[in-house]
Amino acid sequence: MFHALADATRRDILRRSIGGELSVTRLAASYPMSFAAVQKHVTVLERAGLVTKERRGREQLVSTAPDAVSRARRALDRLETAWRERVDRMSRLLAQDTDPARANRTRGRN
Amino acid sequence: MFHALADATRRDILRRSIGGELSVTRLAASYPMSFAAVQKHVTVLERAGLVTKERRGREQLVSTAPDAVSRARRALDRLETAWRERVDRMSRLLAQDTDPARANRTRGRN
DNA sequence: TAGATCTACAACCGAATGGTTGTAGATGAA
DNA sequence: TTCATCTACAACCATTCGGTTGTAGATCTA
Repeated sequence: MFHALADATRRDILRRSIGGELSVTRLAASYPMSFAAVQKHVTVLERAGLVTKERRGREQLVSTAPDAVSRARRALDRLETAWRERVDRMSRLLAQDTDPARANRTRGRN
Repeated sequence: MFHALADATRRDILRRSIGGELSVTRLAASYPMSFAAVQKHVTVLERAGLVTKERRGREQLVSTAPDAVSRARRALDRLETAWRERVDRMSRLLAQDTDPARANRTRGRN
């Protein structure tokens, strides 16, 4: 899923498919590559759950799935929160530690 | 940068390097792969700005850079927000528009 | 100094990626 | 029906990825 987000073209497809009004062909027209290439990108996004396709006649409309996007965002959220907590805990430890020798040994980075 | 996040081992390295206390060798001991492989992962994370290395004697301590993580999170944030705004705008349009034929004609946007 | 440890990096390999072209099936329109 | 359009997918190619082993430089320790 992060892999699906790792390509600039795919991220752009995600942005442009927010409304869910564009067919694969119409999307493909926006990029300097073949229809088949864009089709592959859409498939990758679809398998990552970032996008859904809906048939309308002979065309297939692409729309981004917000749930998956927010799931990825929350994953990074957790990572950031964990980091913040860890730093807070270390700062607290350093604050209540007044021995310079030990403080020096533990100083590491901030 | 999303590419750096796209590998499970690298995401785990990010988590375990939050404290900035682990050397590359110590990190490598946690994974079922060679030291060189882990070293490569750390390099990828470093070039993506997700991690920094700091020499201490002969070892190199790895610590995650929170700024980059939060930047990635905010990127997804923007995507999600854009989606929500788009949906809101569409709902409002549909709500104030009661003529089904016109609604159909206006849907296409382009 | 000698030896152990930590790191850096090159060379290689198989598999996956991102792109291409070509072919074929559905669907809509004349 | 016939033709154009949209989609799906296979086959292929060059490059990148994730892993390996091997070699060599730095730094600590006995």
